[in-house]
Amino acid sequence: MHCLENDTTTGDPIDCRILRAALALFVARGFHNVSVHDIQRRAGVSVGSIYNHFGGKEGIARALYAQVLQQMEALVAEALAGSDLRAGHRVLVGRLFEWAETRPALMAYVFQARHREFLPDTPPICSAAPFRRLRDRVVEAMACGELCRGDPWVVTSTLFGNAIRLVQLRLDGLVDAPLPARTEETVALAWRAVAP
Amino acid sequence: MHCLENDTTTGDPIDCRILRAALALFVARGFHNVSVHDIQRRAGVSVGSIYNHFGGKEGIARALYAQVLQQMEALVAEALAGSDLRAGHRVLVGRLFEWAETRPALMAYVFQARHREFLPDTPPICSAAPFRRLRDRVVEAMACGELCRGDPWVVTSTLFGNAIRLVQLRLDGLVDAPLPARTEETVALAWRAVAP
DNA sequence: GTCTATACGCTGATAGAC
DNA sequence: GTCTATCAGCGTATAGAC
Repeated sequence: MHCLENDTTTGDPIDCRILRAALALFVARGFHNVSVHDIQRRAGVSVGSIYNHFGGKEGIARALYAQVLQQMEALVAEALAGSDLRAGHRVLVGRLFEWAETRPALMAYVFQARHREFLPDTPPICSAAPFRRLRDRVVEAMACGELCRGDPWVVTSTLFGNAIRLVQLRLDGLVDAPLPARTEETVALAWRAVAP
Repeated sequence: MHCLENDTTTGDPIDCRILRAALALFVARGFHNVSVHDIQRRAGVSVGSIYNHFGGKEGIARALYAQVLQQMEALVAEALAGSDLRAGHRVLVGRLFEWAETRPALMAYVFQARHREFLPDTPPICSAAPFRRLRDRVVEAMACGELCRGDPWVVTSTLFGNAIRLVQLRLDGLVDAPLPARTEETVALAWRAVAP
Protein backbone atom coordinates (compact mmCIF):
# COMPACT_ATOMS: atom_id res chain seq x y z
CA MET A 1 0.00 0.00 0.00
CA HIS A 2 1.02 3.58 -0.53
CA CYS A 3 0.28 3.77 3.18
CA LEU A 4 3.82 2.51 3.71
CA GLU A 5 5.37 5.61 2.20
CA ASN A 6 5.57 9.16 3.51
CA ASP A 7 5.81 9.99 7.14
CA THR A 8 2.69 12.05 7.48
CA THR A 9 1.71 11.11 10.98
CA THR A 10 -1.45 13.05 10.44
CA GLY A 11 -4.77 11.45 10.49
CA ASP A 12 -4.52 8.14 8.70
CA PRO A 13 -5.41 4.82 10.30
CA ILE A 14 -3.46 3.64 13.25
CA ASP A 15 -2.42 0.40 11.51
CA CYS A 16 -0.66 2.35 8.81
CA ARG A 17 1.09 4.63 11.23
CA ILE A 18 2.44 1.62 13.07
CA LEU A 19 3.51 -0.14 9.88
CA ARG A 20 5.21 2.93 8.51
CA ALA A 21 7.04 3.65 11.71
CA ALA A 22 8.16 0.04 12.02
CA LEU A 23 9.31 -0.20 8.42
CA ALA A 24 11.42 2.91 8.73
CA LEU A 25 13.00 1.70 11.96
CA PHE A 26 13.53 -1.89 10.83
CA VAL A 27 15.28 -0.73 7.69
CA ALA A 28 17.40 1.86 9.46
CA ARG A 29 18.55 -0.24 12.41
CA GLY A 30 17.52 -3.82 11.73
CA PHE A 31 14.68 -5.70 13.35
CA HIS A 32 16.50 -6.71 16.50
CA ASN A 33 17.76 -3.23 17.23
CA VAL A 34 14.24 -1.87 17.35
CA SER A 35 12.09 -2.28 20.43
CA VAL A 36 8.33 -2.18 20.64
CA HIS A 37 8.74 1.06 22.55
CA ASP A 38 10.68 2.60 19.68
CA ILE A 39 7.88 1.78 17.26
CA GLN A 40 5.23 2.91 19.68
CA ARG A 41 6.95 6.24 20.23
CA ARG A 42 7.57 6.93 16.56
CA ALA A 43 4.04 5.96 15.54
CA GLY A 44 2.56 8.06 18.30
CA VAL A 45 0.51 5.23 19.72
CA SER A 46 0.69 3.09 22.84
CA VAL A 47 2.15 -0.32 23.46
CA GLY A 48 -1.30 -1.74 23.98
CA SER A 49 -2.45 -0.69 20.53
CA ILE A 50 0.45 -2.46 18.94
CA TYR A 51 -0.42 -5.71 20.66
CA ASN A 52 -4.07 -5.21 19.83
CA HIS A 53 -3.39 -4.76 16.13
CA PHE A 54 -0.49 -7.01 15.41
CA GLY A 55 0.07 -9.15 18.46
CA GLY A 56 3.64 -7.93 18.87
CA LYS A 57 6.75 -6.92 17.01
CA GLU A 58 6.92 -10.09 15.01
CA GLY A 59 3.33 -9.62 13.91
CA ILE A 60 4.25 -6.23 12.50
CA ALA A 61 7.15 -7.70 10.59
CA ARG A 62 4.86 -10.36 9.16
CA ALA A 63 2.28 -7.81 8.08
CA LEU A 64 5.00 -5.74 6.45
CA TYR A 65 6.33 -8.78 4.68
CA ALA A 66 2.92 -9.51 3.22
CA GLN A 67 2.29 -5.95 2.08
CA VAL A 68 5.68 -5.63 0.54
CA LEU A 69 5.35 -8.88 -1.37
CA GLN A 70 2.01 -7.73 -2.66
CA GLN A 71 3.65 -4.61 -4.05
CA MET A 72 6.29 -6.68 -5.78
CA GLU A 73 3.68 -9.02 -7.12
CA ALA A 74 1.77 -6.13 -8.68
CA LEU A 75 4.96 -4.73 -10.15
CA VAL A 76 5.96 -8.03 -11.75
CA ALA A 77 2.45 -8.62 -13.05
CA GLU A 78 2.46 -5.20 -14.68
CA ALA A 79 5.88 -5.69 -16.20
CA LEU A 80 5.13 -9.14 -17.59
CA ALA A 81 1.70 -8.17 -18.87
CA GLY A 82 2.83 -7.87 -22.49
CA SER A 83 4.10 -10.85 -24.42
CA ASP A 84 7.53 -9.36 -25.06
CA LEU A 85 10.00 -10.31 -22.33
CA ARG A 86 12.54 -7.81 -23.50
CA ALA A 87 10.09 -4.95 -23.07
CA GLY A 88 8.93 -6.36 -19.76
CA HIS A 89 12.48 -6.57 -18.52
CA ARG A 90 12.98 -2.93 -19.36
CA VAL A 91 9.85 -1.87 -17.53
CA LEU A 92 10.70 -3.93 -14.48
CA VAL A 93 14.25 -2.67 -14.12
CA GLY A 94 13.06 0.88 -14.71
CA ARG A 95 10.51 0.54 -11.95
CA LEU A 96 12.94 -1.06 -9.53
CA PHE A 97 15.40 1.77 -10.07
CA GLU A 98 12.62 4.30 -9.64
CA TRP A 99 11.50 2.71 -6.39
CA ALA A 100 15.05 2.60 -5.09
CA GLU A 101 14.82 6.40 -5.09
CA THR A 102 11.20 7.01 -4.16
CA ARG A 103 10.46 4.07 -1.91
CA PRO A 104 13.83 3.03 -0.50
CA ALA A 105 12.39 1.56 2.68
CA LEU A 106 10.18 -0.80 0.73
CA MET A 107 13.07 -1.86 -1.47
CA ALA A 108 15.39 -2.32 1.48
CA TYR A 109 12.87 -4.53 3.23
CA VAL A 110 12.70 -6.70 0.11
CA PHE A 111 16.34 -6.79 -0.92
CA GLN A 112 18.33 -6.24 2.27
CA ALA A 113 16.35 -7.64 5.18
CA ARG A 114 17.10 -11.17 6.33
CA HIS A 115 13.56 -12.23 7.10
CA ARG A 116 14.57 -15.65 8.27
CA GLU A 117 16.28 -14.06 11.21
CA PHE A 118 13.07 -12.72 12.69
CA LEU A 119 10.21 -14.52 10.99
CA PRO A 120 10.39 -18.20 11.89
CA ASP A 121 9.54 -20.66 9.15
CA THR A 122 9.59 -18.00 6.47
CA PRO A 123 11.05 -19.22 3.20
CA PRO A 124 13.62 -16.96 1.53
CA ILE A 125 11.89 -14.05 -0.13
CA CYS A 126 13.21 -15.08 -3.53
CA SER A 127 11.10 -18.19 -3.40
CA ALA A 128 7.99 -16.06 -3.10
CA ALA A 129 5.46 -15.69 -5.89
CA PRO A 130 6.79 -12.66 -7.77
CA PHE A 131 10.30 -14.06 -7.99
CA ARG A 132 9.11 -17.49 -9.00
CA ARG A 133 7.00 -15.88 -11.69
CA LEU A 134 10.03 -14.16 -13.15
CA ARG A 135 11.97 -17.35 -13.32
CA ASP A 136 9.07 -19.20 -14.91
CA ARG A 137 8.80 -16.51 -17.54
CA VAL A 138 12.49 -16.90 -18.29
CA VAL A 139 12.11 -20.63 -18.76
CA GLU A 140 9.23 -20.00 -21.12
CA ALA A 141 11.24 -17.46 -23.08
CA MET A 142 14.13 -19.88 -23.42
CA ALA A 143 11.80 -22.52 -24.80
CA CYS A 144 10.47 -20.30 -27.55
CA GLY A 145 13.82 -18.89 -28.58
CA GLU A 146 13.25 -15.43 -27.13
CA LEU A 147 16.28 -16.02 -24.90
CA CYS A 148 19.43 -18.05 -25.23
CA ARG A 149 19.22 -21.57 -23.81
CA GLY A 150 20.89 -22.35 -20.53
CA ASP A 151 20.40 -23.24 -16.93
CA PRO A 152 17.29 -21.41 -15.69
CA TRP A 153 18.99 -20.10 -12.56
CA VAL A 154 22.02 -18.89 -14.45
CA VAL A 155 20.01 -17.14 -17.13
CA THR A 156 17.61 -15.55 -14.65
CA SER A 157 20.46 -14.37 -12.47
CA THR A 158 22.18 -12.91 -15.48
CA LEU A 159 19.09 -11.12 -16.70
CA PHE A 160 18.25 -9.52 -13.37
CA GLY A 161 21.45 -9.83 -11.38
CA ASN A 162 23.06 -6.59 -12.41
CA ALA A 163 19.93 -4.55 -11.67
CA ILE A 164 19.38 -6.17 -8.30
CA ARG A 165 23.00 -5.67 -7.39
CA LEU A 166 22.81 -2.01 -8.34
CA VAL A 167 19.74 -1.54 -6.19
CA GLN A 168 21.54 -3.12 -3.25
CA LEU A 169 24.62 -0.98 -3.76
CA ARG A 170 22.48 2.11 -4.08
CA LEU A 171 20.57 1.33 -0.89
CA ASP A 172 23.88 0.78 0.89
CA GLY A 173 24.95 4.24 -0.15
CA LEU A 174 27.81 3.10 -2.35
CA VAL A 175 26.32 4.29 -5.61
CA ASP A 176 25.74 7.98 -5.11
CA ALA A 177 23.90 8.86 -8.29
CA PRO A 178 20.21 8.07 -8.73
CA LEU A 179 19.74 4.81 -10.58
CA PRO A 180 17.01 5.75 -13.09
CA ALA A 181 19.56 7.52 -15.27
CA ARG A 182 21.30 4.15 -15.69
CA THR A 183 18.26 2.15 -16.67
CA GLU A 184 18.93 1.94 -20.40
CA GLU A 185 22.56 1.01 -19.93
CA THR A 186 21.77 -1.64 -17.34
CA VAL A 187 19.02 -3.16 -19.43
CA ALA A 188 21.11 -3.15 -22.58
CA LEU A 189 24.06 -4.94 -20.98
CA ALA A 190 21.85 -7.55 -19.36
CA TRP A 191 20.08 -8.27 -22.58
CA ARG A 192 23.31 -8.53 -24.50
CA ALA A 193 24.26 -11.39 -22.20
CA VAL A 194 21.12 -13.45 -22.68
CA ALA A 195 20.09 -12.60 -26.23
CA PRO A 196 19.40 -15.70 -28.31
CA MET B 1 42.15 -18.89 8.11
CA HIS B 2 41.31 -22.49 7.38
CA CYS B 3 40.69 -22.53 11.10
CA LEU B 4 37.20 -21.22 10.30
CA GLU B 5 36.23 -24.38 8.49
CA ASN B 6 35.53 -27.87 9.75
CA ASP B 7 34.01 -28.55 13.09
CA THR B 8 36.75 -30.61 14.58
CA THR B 9 36.46 -29.51 18.17
CA THR B 10 39.55 -31.49 18.85
CA GLY B 11 42.66 -29.88 20.03
CA ASP B 12 43.15 -26.67 18.12
CA PRO B 13 43.50 -23.27 19.78
CA ILE B 14 40.68 -21.93 21.82
CA ASP B 15 40.37 -18.77 19.71
CA CYS B 16 39.63 -20.83 16.64
CA ARG B 17 37.11 -22.99 18.40
CA ILE B 18 35.26 -19.90 19.51
CA LEU B 19 35.40 -18.30 16.08
CA ARG B 20 34.24 -21.40 14.32
CA ALA B 21 31.37 -21.98 16.72
CA ALA B 22 30.29 -18.36 16.47
CA LEU B 23 30.47 -18.28 12.69
CA ALA B 24 28.33 -21.38 12.37
CA LEU B 25 25.75 -20.01 14.79
CA PHE B 26 25.71 -16.49 13.38
CA VAL B 27 25.15 -17.79 9.89
CA ALA B 28 22.50 -20.28 10.91
CA ARG B 29 20.42 -18.06 13.19
CA GLY B 30 21.68 -14.51 12.77
CA PHE B 31 23.83 -12.56 15.18
CA HIS B 32 21.03 -11.42 17.46
CA ASN B 33 19.53 -14.86 17.86
CA VAL B 34 22.77 -16.21 19.25
CA SER B 35 23.71 -15.66 22.87
CA VAL B 36 27.14 -15.73 24.38
CA HIS B 37 26.07 -18.85 26.18
CA ASP B 38 25.21 -20.56 22.90
CA ILE B 39 28.67 -19.87 21.56
CA GLN B 40 30.31 -20.89 24.79
CA ARG B 41 28.44 -24.17 24.86
CA ARG B 42 29.13 -25.03 21.24
CA ALA B 43 32.79 -24.12 21.46
CA GLY B 44 33.20 -26.11 24.65
CA VAL B 45 34.70 -23.22 26.57
CA SER B 46 33.50 -20.96 29.34
CA VAL B 47 31.97 -17.50 29.27
CA GLY B 48 35.05 -16.07 30.90
CA SER B 49 37.29 -17.29 28.09
CA ILE B 50 35.15 -15.57 25.53
CA TYR B 51 35.44 -12.26 27.30
CA ASN B 52 39.14 -12.80 27.81
CA HIS B 53 39.79 -13.42 24.14
CA PHE B 54 37.34 -11.20 22.36
CA GLY B 55 35.79 -8.91 24.94
CA GLY B 56 32.30 -10.09 24.14
CA LYS B 57 29.99 -11.16 21.37
CA GLU B 58 30.57 -8.10 19.29
CA GLY B 59 34.30 -8.62 19.51
CA ILE B 60 33.89 -12.08 18.04
CA ALA B 61 31.84 -10.68 15.18
CA ARG B 62 34.53 -8.11 14.51
CA ALA B 63 37.29 -10.69 14.51
CA LEU B 64 35.28 -12.84 12.13
CA TYR B 65 34.70 -9.88 9.87
CA ALA B 66 38.41 -9.19 9.68
CA GLN B 67 39.35 -12.81 8.98
CA VAL B 68 36.71 -13.19 6.36
CA LEU B 69 37.72 -10.01 4.56
CA GLN B 70 41.30 -11.21 4.58
CA GLN B 71 40.20 -14.38 2.83
CA MET B 72 38.36 -12.42 0.20
CA GLU B 73 41.32 -10.12 -0.24
CA ALA B 74 43.61 -13.06 -0.89
CA LEU B 75 41.14 -14.53 -3.33
CA VAL B 76 40.80 -11.33 -5.32
CA ALA B 77 44.54 -10.76 -5.32
CA GLU B 78 45.09 -14.24 -6.70
CA ALA B 79 42.43 -13.83 -9.35
CA LEU B 80 43.66 -10.44 -10.52
CA ALA B 81 47.31 -11.44 -10.47
CA GLY B 82 47.53 -11.89 -14.23
CA SER B 83 47.04 -9.02 -16.61
CA ASP B 84 44.05 -10.57 -18.35
CA LEU B 85 40.79 -9.53 -16.71
CA ARG B 86 38.79 -12.10 -18.60
CA ALA B 87 40.92 -14.90 -17.21
CA GLY B 88 40.84 -13.34 -13.75
CA HIS B 89 37.09 -13.12 -13.86
CA ARG B 90 36.87 -16.78 -14.68
CA VAL B 91 39.16 -17.74 -11.82
CA LEU B 92 37.30 -15.55 -9.36
CA VAL B 93 33.83 -16.83 -10.22
CA GLY B 94 35.10 -20.39 -10.19
CA ARG B 95 36.54 -19.91 -6.74
CA LEU B 96 33.42 -18.22 -5.41
CA PHE B 97 31.29 -21.10 -6.65
CA GLU B 98 33.71 -23.58 -5.16
CA TRP B 99 33.63 -21.84 -1.79
CA ALA B 100 29.86 -21.71 -1.84
CA GLU B 101 30.05 -25.49 -1.59
CA THR B 102 33.09 -26.05 0.57
CA ARG B 103 33.00 -22.98 2.81
CA PRO B 104 29.37 -21.93 2.89
CA ALA B 105 29.60 -20.30 6.31
CA LEU B 106 32.37 -18.01 5.17
CA MET B 107 30.46 -17.07 2.05
CA ALA B 108 27.26 -16.50 3.97
CA TYR B 109 29.03 -14.21 6.40
CA VAL B 110 30.29 -12.18 3.46
CA PHE B 111 27.27 -12.13 1.20
CA GLN B 112 24.28 -12.56 3.51
CA ALA B 113 25.10 -11.03 6.87
CA ARG B 114 24.03 -7.45 7.54
CA HIS B 115 27.11 -6.34 9.45
CA ARG B 116 25.79 -2.86 10.03
CA GLU B 117 23.13 -4.34 12.26
CA PHE B 118 25.60 -5.59 14.82
CA LEU B 119 28.91 -3.86 14.16
CA PRO B 120 28.48 -0.14 14.79
CA ASP B 121 30.22 2.19 12.40
CA THR B 122 31.08 -0.58 10.00
CA PRO B 123 30.86 0.49 6.37
CA PRO B 124 29.02 -1.87 4.01
CA ILE B 125 31.20 -4.83 3.19
CA CYS B 126 31.17 -3.96 -0.50
CA SER B 127 33.13 -0.83 0.23
CA ALA B 128 35.93 -2.94 1.70
CA ALA B 129 39.26 -3.41 0.01
CA PRO B 130 38.67 -6.52 -2.09
CA PHE B 131 35.47 -5.17 -3.59
CA ARG B 132 36.97 -1.77 -4.28
CA ARG B 133 39.86 -3.48 -5.96
CA LEU B 134 37.55 -5.30 -8.32
CA ARG B 135 35.80 -2.12 -9.31
CA ASP B 136 39.10 -0.33 -9.85
CA ARG B 137 40.25 -3.12 -12.10
CA VAL B 138 37.09 -2.79 -14.12
CA VAL B 139 37.63 0.94 -14.58
CA GLU B 140 41.16 0.22 -15.73
CA ALA B 141 39.96 -2.41 -18.16
CA MET B 142 37.40 -0.02 -19.61
CA ALA B 143 40.08 2.57 -20.19
CA CYS B 144 42.29 0.23 -22.19
CA GLY B 145 39.50 -1.25 -24.28
CA GLU B 146 39.50 -4.62 -22.57
CA LEU B 147 35.88 -3.98 -21.57
CA CYS B 148 33.07 -1.99 -23.09
CA ARG B 149 32.79 1.60 -21.86
CA GLY B 150 30.08 2.52 -19.41
CA ASP B 151 29.26 3.55 -15.91
CA PRO B 152 31.71 1.80 -13.57
CA TRP B 153 29.01 0.62 -11.21
CA VAL B 154 26.83 -0.70 -13.99
CA VAL B 155 29.65 -2.54 -15.70
CA THR B 156 31.00 -4.00 -12.47
CA SER B 157 27.55 -5.11 -11.39
CA THR B 158 27.00 -6.71 -14.75
CA LEU B 159 30.31 -8.52 -14.72
CA PHE B 160 29.89 -9.99 -11.23
CA GLY B 161 26.19 -9.60 -10.52
CA ASN B 162 25.03 -12.90 -11.89
CA ALA B 163 27.69 -14.88 -10.02
CA ILE B 164 27.01 -13.12 -6.74
CA ARG B 165 23.29 -13.59 -7.15
CA LEU B 166 23.79 -17.29 -7.82
CA VAL B 167 25.89 -17.65 -4.71
CA GLN B 168 23.19 -15.96 -2.65
CA LEU B 169 20.46 -18.14 -4.13
CA ARG B 170 22.55 -21.22 -3.54
CA LEU B 171 23.22 -20.30 0.08
CA ASP B 172 19.51 -19.68 0.57
CA GLY B 173 18.83 -23.20 -0.64
CA LEU B 174 16.94 -22.17 -3.77
CA VAL B 175 19.47 -23.50 -6.22
CA ASP B 176 19.83 -27.15 -5.38
CA ALA B 177 22.65 -28.16 -7.67
CA PRO B 178 26.28 -27.37 -6.82
CA LEU B 179 27.40 -24.19 -8.51
CA PRO B 180 30.82 -25.21 -9.85
CA ALA B 181 29.19 -27.10 -12.72
CA ARG B 182 27.74 -23.76 -13.87
CA THR B 183 30.96 -21.79 -13.80
CA GLU B 184 31.65 -21.74 -17.53
CA GLU B 185 28.12 -20.81 -18.42
CA THR B 186 27.94 -18.05 -15.85
CA VAL B 187 31.27 -16.60 -16.88
CA ALA B 188 30.43 -16.77 -20.57
CA LEU B 189 27.13 -14.93 -20.19
CA ALA B 190 28.63 -12.23 -18.01
CA TRP B 191 31.44 -11.65 -20.41
CA ARG B 192 29.11 -11.49 -23.38
CA ALA B 193 27.43 -8.55 -21.70
CA VAL B 194 30.53 -6.50 -21.13
CA ALA B 195 32.75 -7.49 -24.02
CA PRO B 196 34.15 -4.46 -25.86
C1' DG C 1 -10.00 0.23 21.38
C1' DT C 2 -6.55 2.85 23.73
C1' DC C 3 -3.72 3.73 27.37
C1' DT C 4 -0.21 3.23 31.73
C1' DA C 5 2.11 0.59 34.92
C1' DT C 6 4.06 -3.55 36.03
C1' DA C 7 6.05 -8.30 35.86
C1' DC C 8 9.18 -11.55 34.23
C1' DG C 9 12.70 -13.77 31.39
C1' DC C 10 16.73 -13.50 28.94
C1' DT C 11 21.24 -11.81 27.81
C1' DG C 12 25.40 -9.42 28.11
C1' DA C 13 28.75 -8.64 31.29
C1' DT C 14 31.51 -8.98 35.81
C1' DA C 15 33.61 -10.82 40.16
C1' DG C 16 36.31 -13.68 42.24
C1' DA C 17 37.96 -18.61 43.16
C1' DC C 18 41.14 -21.86 41.16
C1' DG D 1 44.09 -18.15 31.57
C1' DT D 2 39.96 -20.69 32.63
C1' DC D 3 36.03 -21.43 35.12
C1' DT D 4 31.26 -20.80 37.91
C1' DA D 5 28.03 -18.00 40.04
C1' DT D 6 25.81 -13.80 40.07
C1' DC D 7 24.12 -9.14 38.77
C1' DA D 8 21.93 -5.43 36.38
C1' DG D 9 19.37 -3.77 32.45
C1' DC D 10 16.53 -4.21 28.71
C1' DG D 11 12.69 -5.68 26.08
C1' DT D 12 8.53 -8.40 25.47
C1' DA D 13 4.29 -9.09 26.98
C1' DT D 14 0.24 -8.66 30.13
C1' DA D 15 -3.18 -6.68 33.47
C1' DG D 16 -6.42 -3.74 34.30
C1' DA D 17 -8.25 1.19 34.32
C1' DC D 18 -10.52 4.32 31.24
